[in-house]
Amino acid sequence: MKQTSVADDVLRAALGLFAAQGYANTSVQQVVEQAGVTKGAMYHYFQSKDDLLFAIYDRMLTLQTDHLDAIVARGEPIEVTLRAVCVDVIETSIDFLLEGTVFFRSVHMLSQPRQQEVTRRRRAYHDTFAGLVEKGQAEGLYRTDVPRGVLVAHFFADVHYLPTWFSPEGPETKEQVAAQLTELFLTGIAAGPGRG
Amino acid sequence: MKQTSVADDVLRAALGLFAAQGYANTSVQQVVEQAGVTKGAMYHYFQSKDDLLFAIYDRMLTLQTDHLDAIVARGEPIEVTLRAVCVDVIETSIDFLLEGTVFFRSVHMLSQPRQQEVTRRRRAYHDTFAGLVEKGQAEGLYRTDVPRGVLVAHFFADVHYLPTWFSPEGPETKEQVAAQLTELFLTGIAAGPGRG
Amino acid sequence: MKQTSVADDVLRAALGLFAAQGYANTSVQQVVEQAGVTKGAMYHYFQSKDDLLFAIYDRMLTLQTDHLDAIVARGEPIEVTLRAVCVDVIETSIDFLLEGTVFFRSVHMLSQPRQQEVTRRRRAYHDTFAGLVEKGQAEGLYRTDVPRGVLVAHFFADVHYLPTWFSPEGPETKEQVAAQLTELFLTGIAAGPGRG
Amino acid sequence: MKQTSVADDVLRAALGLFAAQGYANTSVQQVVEQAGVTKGAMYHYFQSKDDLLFAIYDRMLTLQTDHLDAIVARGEPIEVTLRAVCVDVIETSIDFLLEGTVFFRSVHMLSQPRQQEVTRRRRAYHDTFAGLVEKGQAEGLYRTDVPRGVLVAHFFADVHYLPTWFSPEGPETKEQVAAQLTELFLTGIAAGPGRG
DNA sequence: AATGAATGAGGATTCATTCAT
DNA sequence: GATGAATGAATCCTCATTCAT
Repeated sequence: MKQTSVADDVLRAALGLFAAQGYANTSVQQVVEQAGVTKGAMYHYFQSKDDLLFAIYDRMLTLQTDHLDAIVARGEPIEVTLRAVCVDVIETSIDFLLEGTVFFRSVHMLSQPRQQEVTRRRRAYHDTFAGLVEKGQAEGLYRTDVPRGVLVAHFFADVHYLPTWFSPEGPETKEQVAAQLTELFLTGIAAGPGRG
Repeated sequence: MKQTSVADDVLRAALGLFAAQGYANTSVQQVVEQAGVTKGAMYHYFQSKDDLLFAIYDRMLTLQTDHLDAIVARGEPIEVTLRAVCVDVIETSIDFLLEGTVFFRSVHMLSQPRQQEVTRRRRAYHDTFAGLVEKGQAEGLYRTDVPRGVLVAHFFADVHYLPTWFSPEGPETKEQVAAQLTELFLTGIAAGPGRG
Repeated sequence: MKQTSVADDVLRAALGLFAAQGYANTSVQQVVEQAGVTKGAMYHYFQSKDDLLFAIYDRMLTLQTDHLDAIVARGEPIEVTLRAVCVDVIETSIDFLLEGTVFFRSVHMLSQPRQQEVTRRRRAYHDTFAGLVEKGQAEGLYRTDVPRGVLVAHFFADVHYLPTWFSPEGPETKEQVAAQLTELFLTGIAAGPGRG
Repeated sequence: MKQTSVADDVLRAALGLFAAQGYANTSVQQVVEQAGVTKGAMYHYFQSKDDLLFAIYDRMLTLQTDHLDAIVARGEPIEVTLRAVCVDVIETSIDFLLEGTVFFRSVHMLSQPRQQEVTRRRRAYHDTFAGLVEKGQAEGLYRTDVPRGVLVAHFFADVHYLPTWFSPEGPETKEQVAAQLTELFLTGIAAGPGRG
């Protein structure tokens, strides 16, 4: 009943190996062995090792962008929207913990055009997020004594860092961590006396 | 007693190349060419390519640990100490921006023993930092409704993320960013009504 | 009874690609894509890539041999026959310029048996031509102070070289070049004082 | 006492194999085995398989161009010069029979830049040759009723064709063939009644 | 007749490291 | 201390061909 077993198997194997030993340290041979397919079959579905890396990113980026659009489309008040966005990125980043591990280590190994494509899509996400913060500042919700770029970086830092420390076997659940980090971030950026 | 030894030239070249194109994408040949030395000369000072990577980390880790010890040794009140520590790690991380770029991307490429050595030293830093937070919580300075591990991760996330976004050519200076991120972090973790 | 069969499309595509980039540099995949058919369809009509090459030669060799036989069969005087033969090979070689390009570069890529088959047929043509020269020499038309093999080679050299330099877009027409090269050749081999 | 045994051995092996089985049908593995060196050693002296091909051409083109310049520099009468040039190209082409075999079959396998370099140098030779013919025509030595391009092609055809038919074991010596082909060519292009 | 996924052997190239000089 | 030629294992990728459908 599987649609395309080969491509899926290869991608799953690649994800596991790239996360465990790094992209550069993983040979195509290892990937196909782990996936139980032949090299030829793999190259029937993917044009290069590079493609595997990109496909891994693609799934994650697409899903997160879709979520972001959906949340913004609900048209709720800024503070509700921003909180929902924060919680969602953190939760999906935990869902894609392996992808994240691979992502942040190995984007620079992508071919130049692909790297630009990835950067473009990440920037789009980033800009939408920054737009929400800007609107919130205009409404007096968030502080303006710190440059917006720093506020935004302060949030994505948490997302970026997740694969480094979070473990599903750890004491906190995905939902708890999402709520906690979001709380820390929003408290930090809240407007208040002497914060513009 | 030479100002510019072969080893220094090689390390500088390696740092630049590793940061620009990645450790795995940089050949020893490229490093020695950039450094203006021969392969034989390099292998006289370094046992392996691995050694170059480790040496890069080593300088940064040693310096940051020394700073941490010095600040703690001053024996100032917790809130003063923690703030100083935060500012210092951020500032030195900016001083070592290239090192950081290489570090976070390529630790996993080190040989197993070396990786453990690096992890051990980073954990030591991390534990000292967590100890400061714990003391502050005991004094009622920092919130306790969020697990300490999450508070600490929330800070190191900022440090970790710096090489990704900060640019010396950007609008903010190193000192400003250090102050701003520290402020966001400390505001986020501050104790308050309903925060334990 | 179809005008444009799969086989024809494939051969046309193969001819163009082989001429443009070489036989070895052209993949079967490229051929079928260019022809607008699938690999399976191609392998239904041709047993191997080798077959494509041979089919290209085959058309040209068959046609030239048929022409030769027809001209000889007319039973005209030697000098008329030889001139007609020369003009015809040159003209048909220009008609089959792409075939010639491929031919002279890639015969050695054919399977051994096929290579022999091609050689056999070329030699047959060559021998008939040499026979005409021999008869002409017996009649005192052509010089005998140069070995007959050299005289014959001197002619086929011109034919062989056509794909290298002749262009339909060039200043001379096919008919002109055929007449001119024939003239140069026949003048060169003509009997005369001190030429046996 | 050998200067660089490795490079020479490799080149010699490559020449033999390329001539016998074709460039595309010869693997780098075969070349190094035949040369008795390791693959790594070969790649220390040549950047690519392509390089081997180019080096083979290079030797031949350089030598022939040098000869041409030397002969022209003697400043003898046109008819003496042209005859000497013809004889020389034919003789050196026989000396480099294997190189020629490889050359004419495989130029199109070179990388684009290298192909242009080869073409440039061949054209230079060709142009000098055409210049000699032009001068001879001006002096009334050579016919003008046939376009100069065709006259020149008629000569290079012979050179081009040599590797296809000439054999050192054949009945004629290099010197004989050179004299005979030159004679056929010069007779063919000589001025005369009704030839402009 | 036709499809196109899958095979599997082979190919060119890279590169960290060694070692005789 | 320093050289750079040589090693040899590993890597990514290509491709003609087959075969179940």
